[in-house]
Amino acid sequence: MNIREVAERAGLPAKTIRYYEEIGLIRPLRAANGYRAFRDSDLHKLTFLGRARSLGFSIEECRALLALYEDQSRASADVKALAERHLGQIAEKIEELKAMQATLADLVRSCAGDHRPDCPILTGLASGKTCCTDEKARP
Amino acid sequence: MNIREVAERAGLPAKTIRYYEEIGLIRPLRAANGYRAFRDSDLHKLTFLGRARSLGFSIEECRALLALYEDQSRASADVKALAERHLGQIAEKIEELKAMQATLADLVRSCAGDHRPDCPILTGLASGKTCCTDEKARP
DNA sequence: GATTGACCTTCCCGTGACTGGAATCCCCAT
DNA sequence: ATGGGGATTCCAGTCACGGGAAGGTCAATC
Repeated sequence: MNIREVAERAGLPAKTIRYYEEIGLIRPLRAANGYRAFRDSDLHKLTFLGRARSLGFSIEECRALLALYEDQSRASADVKALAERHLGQIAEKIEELKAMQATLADLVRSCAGDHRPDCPILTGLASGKTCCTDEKARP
Repeated sequence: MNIREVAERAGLPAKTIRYYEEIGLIRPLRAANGYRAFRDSDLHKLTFLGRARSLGFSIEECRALLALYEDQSRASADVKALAERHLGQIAEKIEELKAMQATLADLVRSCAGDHRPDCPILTGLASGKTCCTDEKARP
């Protein structure tokens, strides 16, 4: 398969596939003319990667997942642990966003939104208290 | 005020403040020795920026907010519109994350998480359907 | 006056995960 | 041979900074 075909089948841009090769996530063969020659296994990996990415796993997490995927003697506990950690990160992000949402919604509610210049959103940003939770979790 | 003092008072890293000057968000004066000389107005703007950023506004949105903040003849409707658009983006992100969370939680629930290699998470990623909503909203 | 040491300055590189574009090469059909 | 649609590489840019080097400045101490 050439790159265009895999791209369509895996639902990823060709650019992304080249990038994944560059960082060592896949290793397609090469034809005599220099074109990448993808096997079914490459397509499977790319599809896997696309799904993992769409669930928000980082590239490095994807690399780990892919290693587990390929390791016939893995323990499912390892996969589950990785997934649970990621679930935790998702939950954290949701909480952060909800806190922003709450603060901002308050400000918006209190703003008349007319032709006059008085605006509680601006004064709130200028002198209000700092949002909510810590913007970025302290390590 | 020197940069360290403003940094502490505004709650921003000095690096960030230099960056904000570089991209034209603030224009502090300069002392004879080349040091930045911050006025109270600079501090106010930086504080404003820090809060807006912590609510998730992008730099360009912050630039727009700052312009409104400084424009005595603004209409509060303009500010409100900007804030509401941002609220919409926050809500979208939350929905995306919740969809990921739901899908991934399902997978995690179905995984035994023991020493055996069988793992519904991996098979789900390899052959499952594509997550949920579109990962990235089409523009 | 010399030497600390804590500031400040600029400059350049790196991050994550790509995306866009230029220049070049290859294959196939007319 | 010419054209068009592939493919390849490499370089630069994105966003919002952070790290660190190399060097100038300030205040205080010896």
